[in-house]
Amino acid sequence: MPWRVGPKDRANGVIPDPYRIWLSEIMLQQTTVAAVKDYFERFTKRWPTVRDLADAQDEDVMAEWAGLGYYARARNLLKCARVVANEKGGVFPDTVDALLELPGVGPYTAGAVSAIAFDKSSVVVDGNVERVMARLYDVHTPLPAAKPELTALAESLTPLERAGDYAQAVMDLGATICTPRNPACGICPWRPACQARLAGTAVDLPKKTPKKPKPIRFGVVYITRRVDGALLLERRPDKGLLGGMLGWPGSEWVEKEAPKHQAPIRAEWKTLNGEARHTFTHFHLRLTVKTALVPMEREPAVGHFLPLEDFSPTDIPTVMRKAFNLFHSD
DNA sequence: GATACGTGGAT
DNA sequence: TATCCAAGTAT
Repeated sequence: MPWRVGPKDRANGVIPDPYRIWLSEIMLQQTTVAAVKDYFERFTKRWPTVRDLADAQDEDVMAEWAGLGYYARARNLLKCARVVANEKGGVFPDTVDALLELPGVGPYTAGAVSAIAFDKSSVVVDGNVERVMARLYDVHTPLPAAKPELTALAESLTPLERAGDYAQAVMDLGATICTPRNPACGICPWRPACQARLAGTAVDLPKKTPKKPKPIRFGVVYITRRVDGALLLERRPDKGLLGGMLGWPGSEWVEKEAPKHQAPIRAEWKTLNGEARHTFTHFHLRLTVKTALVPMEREPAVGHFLPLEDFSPTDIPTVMRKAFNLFHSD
């Protein structure tokens, strides 16, 4: 992992950069290492320091984050970078309490940054740690109710020295050996101490409260091509789904057929065959895509035309990219 | 405590 | 195809 400073690096005098640790931890929230890698490389190459990031344009950061999901993270990332740059002299705080004050930094990230970047003896509890603790101590309380109990257990094991290395080791254990399904108990270094292994309950832990089924929502988006190639895009409001991101104007997304709405611009609309399907955290979406070609002088009611050379499908959320693909392959 | 909030890969 | 799941946070 490009952000990791291992024991060997540390022995060679490498000191972790809190900016890089913080950035990686924000990206890793509910997101796999594989998905984060390229984004981390692009962000650190384009904005090498927290001051560089603080000086960035909002739309550039949102475009760079596009595709990674949970876009509130990107908005809070910028807020946080600006607080650190403008109010903290460009220096990240090193205590959990101070880190918790920063936008987008919760209990996990605060613990991770203080332990990994500053070698503080902080508790670090992510999904991996919860699973490892639940098994190690055979905790049957379902999540998320079990969180305080599991945090207390994690705290009891957190060492005074090298807590960052320890935290990463436990997370690595959870990611590679003590996995949700088919845990590799046979090669687990903690097998001798594992109470769930003893009880034969490891694979069933941690217990989780059942989740609700996802409803299906429907909507319409409009992809408008101007004769010079420009595309009609709209910046979504900061609050809510895909907040702050560019997208195609369209209807609201609701259960049962798309609601009444107005097209973003007067045109002869053609409905594309098929639909763009996408699943969000709490609902499935089926998007109908309508397209039209409009003359230069036609003014949109919503959104603005983006010149062809300024548009990249990688700058918009995946669901919008799916709609664009339907349009582009038409 | 419950809900909103993305995405892609694994099974 | 459908569900589960990943280094969570904000409200």
